[in-house]
Amino acid sequence: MRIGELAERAGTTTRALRYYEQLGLLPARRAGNGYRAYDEADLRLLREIRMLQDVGFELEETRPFVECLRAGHPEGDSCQASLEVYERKLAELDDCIARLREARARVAGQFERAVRARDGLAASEQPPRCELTRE
Amino acid sequence: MRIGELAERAGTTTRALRYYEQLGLLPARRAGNGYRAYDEADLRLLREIRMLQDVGFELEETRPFVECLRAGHPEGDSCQASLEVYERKLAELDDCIARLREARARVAGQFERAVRARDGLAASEQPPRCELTRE
DNA sequence: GTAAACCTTGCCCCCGACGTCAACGCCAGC
DNA sequence: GCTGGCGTTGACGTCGGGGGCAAGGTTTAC
Repeated sequence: MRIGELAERAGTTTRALRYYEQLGLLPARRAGNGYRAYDEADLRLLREIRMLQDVGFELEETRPFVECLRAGHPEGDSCQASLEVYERKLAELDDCIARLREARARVAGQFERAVRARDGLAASEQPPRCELTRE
Repeated sequence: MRIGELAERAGTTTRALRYYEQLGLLPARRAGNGYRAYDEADLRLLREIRMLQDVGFELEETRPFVECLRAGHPEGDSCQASLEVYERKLAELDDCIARLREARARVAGQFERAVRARDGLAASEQPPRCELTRE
């Protein structure tokens, strides 16, 4: 299988595959004419990469999964290193979500305060944000 | 006030201030020697920028707020354009949070499945210790 | 036989918000 | 007058994940 077919079957581009090879993430054998040659195992590796990327993994974070598969394990996450990446990712996601929710609360508070200031100019000037910051 | 003092008082860097000026976001008057000259009003504008950035606004999104203040309004969000940015940002944050939560759920699912597979595999390789009552 | 479709390497480009020099000007203190 | 610490502009680097193009070689289809 050549690069174009692999790219199409995995739903990505040839440019991406060359990039992965450049990172050493998905090296390719070469045919006599210099063309990259892939097999079904490579397709499996590539699908693992794409699946993880879809969930928000960086390419480097997919490396343990790919190496785990390449080592002959049935799943990319059959190895301890992969599980550790899962754990780190979960913590990272939790942290990110928490920060976004806090930002959301702050923006919502500012927004409502601003709307109130616009609507009731003559009313009070103190910002009553006691209940606004709560969900 | 010169650039170093302003940067320090706003908790940012001179490089950032030159960048903001380059964007036309925070233009500076010039002293006779070519040095940038700022006043307290600029500090106010800069603080608005920094505050919004802290909540996740891009620099371009802070522009309506800065212009609102520069137009003489008491707050950066006293103008309709700023309120619209608030609304867009809230929607954007909600969307982002939702996507992250879904990603989190997917990763958690994969993780737990992988852990179960690992434990199950270990159990199948060795006689299962189902008799928890004995130890 | 030749055109289309594929492949190769190599290079620059993008985004955002600056960081990091380099090479120079200006000014205060001693 | 000299040192150190400010300031100036300009240019290039960073990070991730590739996109896009050029100039060539290869294969495939008609």
